[in-house]
Amino acid sequence: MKLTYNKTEKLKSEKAIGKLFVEGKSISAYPLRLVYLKNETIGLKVGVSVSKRNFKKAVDRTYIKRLLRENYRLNKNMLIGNNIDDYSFMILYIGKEKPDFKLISTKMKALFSKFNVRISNN
RNA sequence: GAAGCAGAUCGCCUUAUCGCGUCUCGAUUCAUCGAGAUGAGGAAAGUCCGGACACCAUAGUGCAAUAUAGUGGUUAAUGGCCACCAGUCGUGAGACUAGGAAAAGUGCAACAGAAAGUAUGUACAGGUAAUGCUGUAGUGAAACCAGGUAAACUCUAUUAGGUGCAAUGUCAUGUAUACCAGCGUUUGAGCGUGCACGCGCGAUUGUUGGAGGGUAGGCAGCUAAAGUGUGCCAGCAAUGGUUCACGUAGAUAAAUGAUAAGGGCUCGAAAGAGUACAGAAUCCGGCUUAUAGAUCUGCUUUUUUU
RNA sequence: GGAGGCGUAGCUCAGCUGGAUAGAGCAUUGCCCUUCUAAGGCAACGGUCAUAGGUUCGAAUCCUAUCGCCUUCA
Repeated sequence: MKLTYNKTEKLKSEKAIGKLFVEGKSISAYPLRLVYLKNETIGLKVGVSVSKRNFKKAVDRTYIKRLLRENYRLNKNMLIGNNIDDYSFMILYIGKEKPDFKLISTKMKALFSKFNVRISNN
């Protein structure tokens, strides 16, 4: 499978996002937090977010969001096989320090393995 | 050589791998694939000014409110920019200045001081028929018949209808001016985006209360423009005219990236460290603020040498 | 993206319009009162008036710029 993350895979609908935060469950691997919800109607949708409260400059926020998107793209094959087409995801960066690529990479892998354990136990 | 003043320009590069947005072409299983092109700034920032553009209003008039303030020029326009005059600062190159009016009127001036304006009177000296009549001292930012303060009210001149792309149009969804009750009824309710007069519309309405449904999606607006660069001409200059060349992001939970290797540049003996400020959101012209470092041009002061 | 508002003591605010002593309540510290504590009384401590310029004899107050925080829009 190709490691892609294009426009159709982005979580955009305001309704779906609201539903995700109200009904969804979350797991975290500091400084990352994953909010997920089974939502079969819209298919696999993924969004990323960085708080404006922690990062005031637009440059820093876009930089972190790019890192999050890139690492989701590179590591998404870890999630294959768990029917991820049925889920909506939102990946949040909740730290307050500006991260580098390696930190996000290791934490993203930890986060996804946690998620796999959680799903297979249910 | 050192210190400094003014103006202008640049502000990391190359290769490989994996990706993202837009456009074009091709293929088709009709939402995917393939190929190609293209994709952040000098401030994109602050939102402090000015416009374009859009909608609302538009028979007018008056009042209020806003902003600017030497003179002339420039521009689509400005509170910007340019030139000149005046003042202040600097040895100088230069920098800064809300720089109209106090003989239109009103107000304000703590403490000190006799007295801070319907003026008054201390000490010394001079002078007189006599007297604050004259000078000096003392207080204070300002005091002998005048001033100061308009970034106090005000006056003068100029300026100005309001709201802003979350404008606005359109498609889809929606019973939506849903509906019910009361009140007002040409003797004028209410609305017309600061107020008043006036004028127009005017029950398919206005207002008060009750009851109650839905959206927060797509498309257009959306990027060729008061456009950028260069040479020549006019002008002290801002700027204008003209020739040639270029054809320059268009996203929307928001693309323009990540990793690896190598090379520049700066600091350092080396190891090594650093490589700024910062990310388009309708579009332009300015201003202001942030900014590691590098380059160029003109000029000033000083020192040395010739 | 647009529009609007607020920064004064550790906290909540007044003073700003209209310029001349920076104040109040709570909190903190000390003393009094009480057998002790609370309440009460007296006193003290605590401020670059968000930052930087300008106007003025004089600025928390007027003007300009900057920084931070908050509200709002179909």
